[in-house]
Amino acid sequence: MRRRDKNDTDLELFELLVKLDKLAETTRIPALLCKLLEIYGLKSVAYLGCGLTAQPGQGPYLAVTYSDDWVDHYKAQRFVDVDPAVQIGMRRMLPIDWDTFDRRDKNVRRLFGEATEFGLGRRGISIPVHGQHGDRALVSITRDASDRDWRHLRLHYMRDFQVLALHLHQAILRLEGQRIVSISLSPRERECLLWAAEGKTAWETAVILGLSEHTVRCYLESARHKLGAANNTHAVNKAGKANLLSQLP
Amino acid sequence: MRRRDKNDTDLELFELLVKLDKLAETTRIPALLCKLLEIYGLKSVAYLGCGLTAQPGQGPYLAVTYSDDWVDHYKAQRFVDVDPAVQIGMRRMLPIDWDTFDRRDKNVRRLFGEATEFGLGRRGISIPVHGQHGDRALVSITRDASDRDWRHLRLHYMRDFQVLALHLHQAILRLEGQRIVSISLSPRERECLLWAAEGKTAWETAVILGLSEHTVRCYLESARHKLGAANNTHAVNKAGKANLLSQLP
DNA sequence: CGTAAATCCGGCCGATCCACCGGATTTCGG
DNA sequence: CCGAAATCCGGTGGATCGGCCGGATTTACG
Repeated sequence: MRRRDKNDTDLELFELLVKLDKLAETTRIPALLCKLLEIYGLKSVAYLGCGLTAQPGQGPYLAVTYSDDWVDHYKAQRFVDVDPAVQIGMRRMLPIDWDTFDRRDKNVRRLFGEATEFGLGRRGISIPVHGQHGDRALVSITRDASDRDWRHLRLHYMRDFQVLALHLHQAILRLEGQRIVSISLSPRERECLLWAAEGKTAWETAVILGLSEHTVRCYLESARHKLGAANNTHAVNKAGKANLLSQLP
Repeated sequence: MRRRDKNDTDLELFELLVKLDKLAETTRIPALLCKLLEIYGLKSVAYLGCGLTAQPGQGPYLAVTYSDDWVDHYKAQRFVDVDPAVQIGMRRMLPIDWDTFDRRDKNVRRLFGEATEFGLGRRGISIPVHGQHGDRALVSITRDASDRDWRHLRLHYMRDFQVLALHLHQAILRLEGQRIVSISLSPRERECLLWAAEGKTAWETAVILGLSEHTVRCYLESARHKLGAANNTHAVNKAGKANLLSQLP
């Protein structure tokens, strides 16, 4: 089934990871994805990234190996609302095998039917990626394979593409993502913000931390100022996405 | 160098992943970690999980193969504040090789010096894991190896332990993590919450969405109610962690 | 065909936030 | 030893929030 030796595949994988880590521009990504088709004998590879820029209005980032026709058709048909790979995959932590999808829904069957017409494989896996700042991605791969072959292939795919997906996301984030300005909050500022995030009022936080209400207000104020936030809600959201509210100091 | 054939290691890896996915109680985790020592020829494996329960006061979750003495000593010395594996690893997306740490700091050198005394390897890798709800983990492995061996080993480790770390975290989250009650917000509620998270006032959101200020207030109110939140800040935080504010649908 | 949920709108009032004014000591690195 | 940053404290006033009262139509599902 596989034309390549395992060691070859391993080497090519590691080589590709290094390339991804050094990648200088996103225009080279399609070529790298095509390389993956070759190495792993796939029919398609697709990357879908969300929340890369922290701006709410921003659209998703897409990089695929298949034709633009399919992308256009997919968009026109609003398949994203139906596609279980996106709907389920984006809400998971572990990869998911497309075989496990419930295909009783008429629209789902139509989606997969038309997908094969556009050159996608009958088997598929989607691998979710979770970034540090609420950014997420989904890497989906397809190929054709018998039941027997697939049982073995999927395990290797789930392993190798877990790493690949992560490095790919990291590369795209590095090139396309908005620079996260590194802001340092003082311990007290962080604490006050943390309790604000838990819905506590300034007075409640003051009791919890053994401070005066006014002092808590001051910390929240300076935290807002540091974060460039309009209010506490904004500050909590920004700090959370910037990973400033994690338990560890 | 490696006593096992690659295919053997692959099979044992996949077997272990299945075991992790089926794991019924956390007490079996140490045994599984020890199995990893054997399979991969390591000196130690450690799992550190944060934010598993969504309660802010909660301590981290720890599962390790090395002695309790080292854990106690580590805690007593407050090494967590110094340990670059935690300080840097927890703030990254990709795995990090301990060789790249800056060891000029006196405390850092002391940490690694004492670590080897307690039976940890001289080489190490830390693999960060990012969950969907702000939960994070760090899986760290150590072994002794020559420069030459290490260059090859680390690549395989980074690949295999990426998957292992993810499944391990998922298992622990499933068993120890707080049930995330699945709440569904209506599109309008989500939109209003999204803009609140961006620091907009109800009036501003009303202008953006073309609604009356009062209507926006109502949506925010019902969102707060659904989420069991004390105020908008709390609601945004909860919804964000529950992954209800993502761009899709 | 009724019921539930979602989509909208108005007003009231007390609680809370937020910006701005003022002050203080301690700690730590250049 | 000076300055910067972090830690604390007090008050005011207008803006905003948050809960609670009332109303409406449309849509979807059983």
